[in-house]
Amino acid sequence: MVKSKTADKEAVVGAIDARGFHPKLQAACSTCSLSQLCLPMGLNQADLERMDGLVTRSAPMHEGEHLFRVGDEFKAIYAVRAGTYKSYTVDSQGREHVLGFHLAGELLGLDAIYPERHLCNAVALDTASVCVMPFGELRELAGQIGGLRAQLLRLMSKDISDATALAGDFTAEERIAAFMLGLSRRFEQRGFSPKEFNLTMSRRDIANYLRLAPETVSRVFARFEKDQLIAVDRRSIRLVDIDKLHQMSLCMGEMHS
Amino acid sequence: MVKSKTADKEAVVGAIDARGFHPKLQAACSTCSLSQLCLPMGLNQADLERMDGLVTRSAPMHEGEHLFRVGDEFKAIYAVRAGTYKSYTVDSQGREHVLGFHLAGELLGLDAIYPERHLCNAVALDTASVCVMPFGELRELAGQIGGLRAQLLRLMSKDISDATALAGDFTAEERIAAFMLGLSRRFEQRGFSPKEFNLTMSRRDIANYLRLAPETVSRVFARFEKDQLIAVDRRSIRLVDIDKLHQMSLCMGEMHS
DNA sequence: GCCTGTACTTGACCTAGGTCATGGCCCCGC
DNA sequence: GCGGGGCCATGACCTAGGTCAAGTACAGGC
Repeated sequence: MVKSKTADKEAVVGAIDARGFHPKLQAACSTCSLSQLCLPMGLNQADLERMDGLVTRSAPMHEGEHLFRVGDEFKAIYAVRAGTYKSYTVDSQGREHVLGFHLAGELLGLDAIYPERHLCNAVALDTASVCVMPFGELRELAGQIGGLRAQLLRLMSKDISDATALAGDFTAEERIAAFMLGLSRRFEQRGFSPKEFNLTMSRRDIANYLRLAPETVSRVFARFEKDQLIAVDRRSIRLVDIDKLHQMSLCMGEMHS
Repeated sequence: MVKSKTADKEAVVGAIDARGFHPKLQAACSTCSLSQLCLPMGLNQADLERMDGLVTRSAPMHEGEHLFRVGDEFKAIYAVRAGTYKSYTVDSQGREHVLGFHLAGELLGLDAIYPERHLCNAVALDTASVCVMPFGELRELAGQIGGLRAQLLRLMSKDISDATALAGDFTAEERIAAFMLGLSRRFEQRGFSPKEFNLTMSRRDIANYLRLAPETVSRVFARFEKDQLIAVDRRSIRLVDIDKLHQMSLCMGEMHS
């Protein structure tokens, strides 16, 4: 069910060139404000500049445009530069399963290393762009730069624990509270307000991610608002009682801490 | 709820020494039958011997004994050598959440790299043992041996996709069918029959892992048996109609392919 | 051998959350 | 300004699977 309406403006990786952008448009890690969250975390100036030589910038992508799709050959890891991406799969019944939302500084495509093919789709939820890091070169550089190797392993490790955190058996309220707090923390790390932010994803995507029906998300939002835990206005959210939200979310993992 | 009965024979890592085994008992990757599944996959003889220098063997552990616990300092990655381990967390309500079952050749502790502390517990489900790979040294060696670095990334990548596969919204039957097939494939890779095997975990652990009630697992087992899909006798399982199981499991990821 | 505890099964019932249906709202194109 | 299509909210109802309770059956201790 739930065919994503994603306007499907043609894929993908090659599109970087196809859209007429200079393929070697450098993405300077050495001056990037996200470098303390992202893969180059902790590198010195010299190593940052070696990263610069590796990384190129994608053209800005529009809402609904895909970064990669299931089955695409795995060539590169992507770091979100701006905007939000959603990763998802579609099972043989046609049901969509949202795997995650990816904000600036987070990596996409790590699950494709093993099979050397993408196992999920990644689509922009708003105007978004990525830094492209060809995997072969990245792996080589990781051999030479200990700090890069360490950070790559750290970020993959984090993905493993984030993914398992969601797996547990939690109620709708626990899931939604944890989801809000997870977003809040991630916005804060990126220099935005942890108490007031806009959801870039639809209720349907949230529901699907949390394994709930969209109606349930609506209802829990309404209940949380009635109970003075949050204030909701369409996609804008204000967290009113963070402590109580924490109590509800009950350490169901940190969710993208 | 569900306090694990785990007889709690004292932890853990240090116990390798404490139990009076030679701490430097080498675990020769170079002669290990699992090396084609495990971290040293694809290494040449010389590199295998460098791995040998890194890896030590744990003493055999008994059912209920813990390999590590939440909060333990992260020192090493473990490769299961024999037996089965279960990883799990306990939330603040005291509910246990089973994160996975780990067979010979699989790695444990990868999620601890990022926070440098173990985020979950790992307990032996039967008589089991591991190879201990101190992480600092392993990371260094991964800097020197490209093939090791590649395989470490591959295995972590696989963990990421396995973890997300379980996350989807599936019915009890889909989950259980996929679980059986996943086990079947893993046993086969290890040289055992893919059609007939013994479950090393209890119904309660299976249920918890699949986010079901133990009663539901019993009932679905009974239904599958009635429908000639499997034959169950206590913990021994025979897969009778693998095709139909595949249809039911509907590509909910490969589960530890 | 018997006793006890734990694991498992099975049935009866219940509930969280899913499904279905309706209606409002907002945004966008014209 | 008007009309149409997403998205979202909300009510009425339903069901998959959870919970509770009562066995059964095997394993381990003595």
